[in-house]
Amino acid sequence: MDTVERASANLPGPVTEVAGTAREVAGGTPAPRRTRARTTASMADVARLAGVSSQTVSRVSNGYAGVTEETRRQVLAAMKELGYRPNSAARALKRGEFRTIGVITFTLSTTGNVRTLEAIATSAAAEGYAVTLLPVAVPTQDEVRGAFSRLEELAVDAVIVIMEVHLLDAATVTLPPHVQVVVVDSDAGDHYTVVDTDQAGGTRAAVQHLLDLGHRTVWHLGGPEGSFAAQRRTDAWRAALTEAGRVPPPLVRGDWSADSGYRAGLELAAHDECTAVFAANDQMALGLLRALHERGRRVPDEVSVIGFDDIPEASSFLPPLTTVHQDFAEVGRLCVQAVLRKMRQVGPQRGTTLVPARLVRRDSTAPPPSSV
Amino acid sequence: MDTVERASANLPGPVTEVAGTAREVAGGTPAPRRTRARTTASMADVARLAGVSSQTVSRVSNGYAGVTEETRRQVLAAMKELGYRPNSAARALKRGEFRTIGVITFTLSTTGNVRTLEAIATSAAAEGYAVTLLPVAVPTQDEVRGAFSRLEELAVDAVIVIMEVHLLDAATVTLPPHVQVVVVDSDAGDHYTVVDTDQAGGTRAAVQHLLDLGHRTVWHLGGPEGSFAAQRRTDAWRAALTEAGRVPPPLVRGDWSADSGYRAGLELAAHDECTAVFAANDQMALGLLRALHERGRRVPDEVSVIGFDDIPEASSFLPPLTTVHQDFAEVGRLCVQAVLRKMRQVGPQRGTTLVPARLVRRDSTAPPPSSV
DNA sequence: CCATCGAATGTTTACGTAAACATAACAGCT
DNA sequence: AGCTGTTATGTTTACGTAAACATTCGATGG
Repeated sequence: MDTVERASANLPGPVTEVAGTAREVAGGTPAPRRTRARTTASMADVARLAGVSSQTVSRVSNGYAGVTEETRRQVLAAMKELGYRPNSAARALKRGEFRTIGVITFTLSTTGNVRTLEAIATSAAAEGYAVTLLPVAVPTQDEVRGAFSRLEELAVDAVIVIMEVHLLDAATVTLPPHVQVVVVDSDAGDHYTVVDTDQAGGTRAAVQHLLDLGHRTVWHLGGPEGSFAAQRRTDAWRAALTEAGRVPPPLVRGDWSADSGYRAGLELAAHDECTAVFAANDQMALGLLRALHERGRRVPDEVSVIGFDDIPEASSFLPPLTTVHQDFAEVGRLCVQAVLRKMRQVGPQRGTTLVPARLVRRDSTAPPPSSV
Repeated sequence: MDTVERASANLPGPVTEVAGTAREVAGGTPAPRRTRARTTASMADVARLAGVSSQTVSRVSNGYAGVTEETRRQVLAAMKELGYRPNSAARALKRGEFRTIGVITFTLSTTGNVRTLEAIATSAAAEGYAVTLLPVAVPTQDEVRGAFSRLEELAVDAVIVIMEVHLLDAATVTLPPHVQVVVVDSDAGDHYTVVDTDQAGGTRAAVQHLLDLGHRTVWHLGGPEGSFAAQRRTDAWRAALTEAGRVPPPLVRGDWSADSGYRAGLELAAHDECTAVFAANDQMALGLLRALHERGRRVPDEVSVIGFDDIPEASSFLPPLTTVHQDFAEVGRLCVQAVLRKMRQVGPQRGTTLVPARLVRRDSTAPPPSSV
């Protein structure tokens, strides 16, 4: 009955666009804009059709017990007939949670971030959570703060930050109190909940591999100065060498890009005594390979090169790149686990989870020429 | 100060697990779960503090006119004091829109999808929209349908699909009526709103470039059989050759991966008459380069190779790869524009927007050996 | 046979916001 | 002075859901 009334009231709907405009010109009467409201059926509509109360519909919708099989069937039938879909805004308002996780990250141009994001999205979906993406164009504190303030108004229960913590620190302050945060940055300390690859371990494995092959020492093509992730790998490289009683050569820096690796490679190629290079990521290793090739220094015969990340293309480099494999999928999965744990307040609320990295041997490393 | 409190409150964290369990066993008193409700201030709270009505707070919050500067200041002060943040669930419920765009995509393992996604997220943010990510693990119709049915309950006003339409067709049916869809797939036809790179144009440019250099014909390393995107490039390659009066050599296929490019490359290297190869993407071109290198066929002196996409690493390949540049950022931007246009019902509602691709000449193409 | 219980279902209410409508105050005009 | 229009603000209401509380009814046990 009521439904019919509403339906008939709606019939002029589609026409309204045209008629509305004409009317505006003619009379100036403000035409009713929102035809939206009636596009979806509500619980009340379902309840009416099924001849039950809307609360019963709610119970069926949420799979609660205490509904006769008979009633449930009727409700489900009514839902289907009306094409009922629960309104998530109303749900969120009532329940006080959005079932959504926000992910803040810099450019998606690094494999690692992308893979982690993908794993987060997949794991979250499996847990019934959606993922909202918050890109930060430029990694400045201002930009980060901007992302967070956008986030504040956003429908999000928790945040996973794929970013270096020092950029975060100034920004966090304004976060709503009940929004949980997990950070992907193994240097974050125990102030945050952290999940990350064991970068130091991976670095040590890389350095050790080269030393085992007989190289006297290992050069390092590090990441940009501001990056703590780069700093961490650099520190671990230096420590591994020192522990082995070797002297760390001067540090060469890139900015993660293949181009910067190329430029650094030209520089490294000039050092005859350089027989082994550990690049802080695979892209820079790629540029490095090109520079060495151009300078006529053969890999791995004259110079060994090892990367970090194990991007899918690494196995197709010239030569196929020996590198440290990061299990980004696992990192993403654990991020979601950690953040859900925090939301549900079960299990450890803080602490760092490190995912082991493993060495993948391919053809870019070999014993140094002198030992042949 | 606050930090210290939080830190100390959290210190027993690791222990809590045990303590919590013990308590349950001991008392059995159902501890009050939802402490959530009071964590955020509402408009009413702000209104009370500022001594105005909540409607006035709403007006300030939404930047409406008709509020004295004096009143506005007071309200803003109250907001700040209480740390007020608009509740987006309530907003969405009231306004009937979520200000969120869903993005459905397969694996984020291809550069194109990722770059497009990133541009979408950035453009959406600029328009005040959030982006929710819906990963589809396996590109089967069932999986896609699953993603869409998850979507139905999701807080989303519109959907951008980065996927081949034929997988979509069976699934779309159930979408809520007011959710707009834009597809990134230039073969979608005018049934959908479409934005994509001009793949045919890019392919033609690549083929023409090689012909201009003097190659008699151009071989093609195509994408996998099921992919329409691959099919499109293959068709355009064949058409371009035919138009120029050349005979298309047999088609060689890969699966987009560098490894498959390598395998195909071994095959191609066996053909002495093959002097120019157009690879359907840069990853396969990378593998191809490796295979040719291994087989002793020099690039570009003996064989020219051209790719598609212009991934950032392409300029660091050995040799730096000539390729067709896709402007994914522009595609993403236009997707958002298109979807907003549909939501606002202004401008064209259907139709295909093609973003031009352009040839980037690097060092992997040269005239064929015979012409030297 | 009636009190009691529990299962199934209904009714009321509140979540936070913003549109629609109502009111108050005041300026400009005849 | 009285009317009209405008501006600033307040009051009411509804968005769709689900928790909390209320009711009904048949079954069970003393």
